[in-house]
Amino acid sequence: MNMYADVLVEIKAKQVDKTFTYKIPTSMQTKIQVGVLVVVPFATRKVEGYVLKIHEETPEFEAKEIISVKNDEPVLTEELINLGYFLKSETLCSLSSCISTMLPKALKAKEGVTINKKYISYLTLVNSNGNFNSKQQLIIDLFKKQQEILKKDAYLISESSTKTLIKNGNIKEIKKEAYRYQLQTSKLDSPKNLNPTQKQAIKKISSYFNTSKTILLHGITGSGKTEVYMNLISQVIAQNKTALVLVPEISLTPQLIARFNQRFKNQIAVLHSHLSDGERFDEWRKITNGLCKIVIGARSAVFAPLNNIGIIILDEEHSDSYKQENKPKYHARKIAIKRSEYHQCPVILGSATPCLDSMARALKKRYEYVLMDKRASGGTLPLITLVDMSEEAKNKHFILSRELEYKIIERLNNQEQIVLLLNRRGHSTIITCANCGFTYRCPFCDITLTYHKTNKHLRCHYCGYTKYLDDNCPNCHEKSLNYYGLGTEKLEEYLNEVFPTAKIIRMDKDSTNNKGEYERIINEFHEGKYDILLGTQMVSKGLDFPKVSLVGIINADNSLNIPEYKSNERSFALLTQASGRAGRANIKGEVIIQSFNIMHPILKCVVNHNYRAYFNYEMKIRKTLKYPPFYYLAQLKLKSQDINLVTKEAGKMKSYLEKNLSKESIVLGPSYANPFLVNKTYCYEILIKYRLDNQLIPTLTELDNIYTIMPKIELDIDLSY
DNA sequence: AGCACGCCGACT
DNA sequence: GTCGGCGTGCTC
Repeated sequence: MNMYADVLVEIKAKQVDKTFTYKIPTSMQTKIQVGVLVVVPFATRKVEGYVLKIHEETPEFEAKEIISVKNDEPVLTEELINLGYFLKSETLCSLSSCISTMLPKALKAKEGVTINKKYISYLTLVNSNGNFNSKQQLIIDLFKKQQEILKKDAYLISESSTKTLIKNGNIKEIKKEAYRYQLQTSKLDSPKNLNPTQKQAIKKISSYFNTSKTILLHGITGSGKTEVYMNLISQVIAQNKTALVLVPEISLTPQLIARFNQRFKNQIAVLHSHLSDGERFDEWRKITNGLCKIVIGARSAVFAPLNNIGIIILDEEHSDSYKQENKPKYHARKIAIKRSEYHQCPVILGSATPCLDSMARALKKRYEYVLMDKRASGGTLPLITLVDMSEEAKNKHFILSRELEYKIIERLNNQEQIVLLLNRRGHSTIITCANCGFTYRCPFCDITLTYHKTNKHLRCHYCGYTKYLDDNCPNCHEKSLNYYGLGTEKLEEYLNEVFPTAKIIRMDKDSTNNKGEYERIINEFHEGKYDILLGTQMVSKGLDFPKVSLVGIINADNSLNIPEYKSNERSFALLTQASGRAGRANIKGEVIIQSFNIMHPILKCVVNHNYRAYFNYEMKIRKTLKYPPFYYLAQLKLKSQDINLVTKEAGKMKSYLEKNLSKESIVLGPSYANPFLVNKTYCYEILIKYRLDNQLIPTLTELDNIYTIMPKIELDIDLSY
């Protein structure tokens, strides 16, 4: 009987995004399984591909034979293959790009790079009889204590003696697979005492073990969610199952990893973007080899090749970082829920500020809802005060209000720490000539350049264009440039002027570019080497600094004024999370929020720690304006360097959509994307609001096909927008 | 995506 | 007459 394999060739093009059937040579029949990498003839060339199916049906075409097997062990499981098809249906991207985002570079087809397994050499004793010199005897004696010794250790005694012993057959060299990534080892951590709220949460969640229930764990900042996760994980491990823990990239700090590793020693595999290709390959293999039962990682770890998953946890489930911004544009939450159905295990969505979507589903009983509204340490939530900056501006207080300035001095005197949030990096965001009105703009994008004083550069935050700043206006050559707009660098400068004795550290994308810098800042602030930590939203993410008693939010309007439907949701989460940094241990915390719009309902909800009021307010708006969770959204972006072409096509695309979609669906636009011009490329945006529309996927697929063939234009479809 | 096939312009 | 431009179409 002839055996055939359906192979997905690794060519990232729509035209070949299907499987091709190859004959399996009898010599390879034992080697070829579903999920292995193979080399196949494809037209005139040789390409690599994944075996997705094995069968006996004789194909209509004359099938060619598989040339060779690249990897004996399958790189894909049956589950991951199905997940690939699911990803394709969710994102409309090619199956090969969906499969390849799930795999570490080392196991992807093609790509050109070969990443090898690392081996460590050991020696074993074969024959202890013979005449040995003193050094040889020392080496032989090593085997009295252990069966195997490191070759490295024997070499420390004598390299030549070791080689002689090997040559004479007294000892033998063996190579063992090694794993590059090493977790810091530290003392073991025992479970903390749980408060009644935590115990109750655990009891409720564990009643859903072995079901594919999604549970929203709504726990206020400092309510001790991590301890709940760890308790649940140990129960799952005790059942001989595995656990998948996802956290936002920024929260995946060595402290967090160490905390898990202390509790679950030698059972943790870590997956995140800062691993080298070799390390990632090794972590992947630790998982497939069954060495690690717990995977902790960022977004892409949702594809970790765990078997027999007993629990999936998404911490900070509202975080934007779970959404992949390049193709395939998937959301880790959706993938996690899909995997939970396969494994029949619960998914825990944890957050202090659940996303609107998740909360709405919880209220509709689609998700189970568990609330933890007590701080684990028994402390109270911080006192939040709003300060009207339009009043302050009249008194020439443009950056710090009198109240915040006073409170900072107070904390500095008490030797307590302060966190300041300003969600804008750089020094000044607008540089204008007072003489002729000239403003620095990016030559490739439709935005003003931001001044970075540290290296006297002007930078475009969209395309990365950089230019040295001349003190003279490039237009009228007068020395009359004004610097408007407040960024973290200017704030840092200002703080150093006002509080000359305070030790101040800035944390934003620019100050943490070097590897380990983010870590260093957090550690040193934690140790008390600084009094004030200022920075962008980086400072708001789940960090626990017991000595912080004051949080200042410099300009709350920055995030509220973004013209995007999620800006209220993002602002509430950001402000609540940032506020949660204040007063975590036994110090009472205080928060000052500075705003030009203190009557904003969202700010009121933040001040009152009232998630429900925020939720109800925002749901009303979403309902009226037909936004999620009442409608689904699809975002289409049409891009081209040719403005005439893209303008014409955007109009055509709109009428095509209106003609083909259900009459219930709403097509908005085309409008200028924000910004319209990035990197010399013009971009229009069309938004589709829909509920049930059978025509949506076929119509979008058709459009996608049209624009993949059309030159000089690109269509970008985002179904998880 | 690549690569071959194919059908028209300017060159040793 | 040949070299080579890149439009079209196929790959088990």
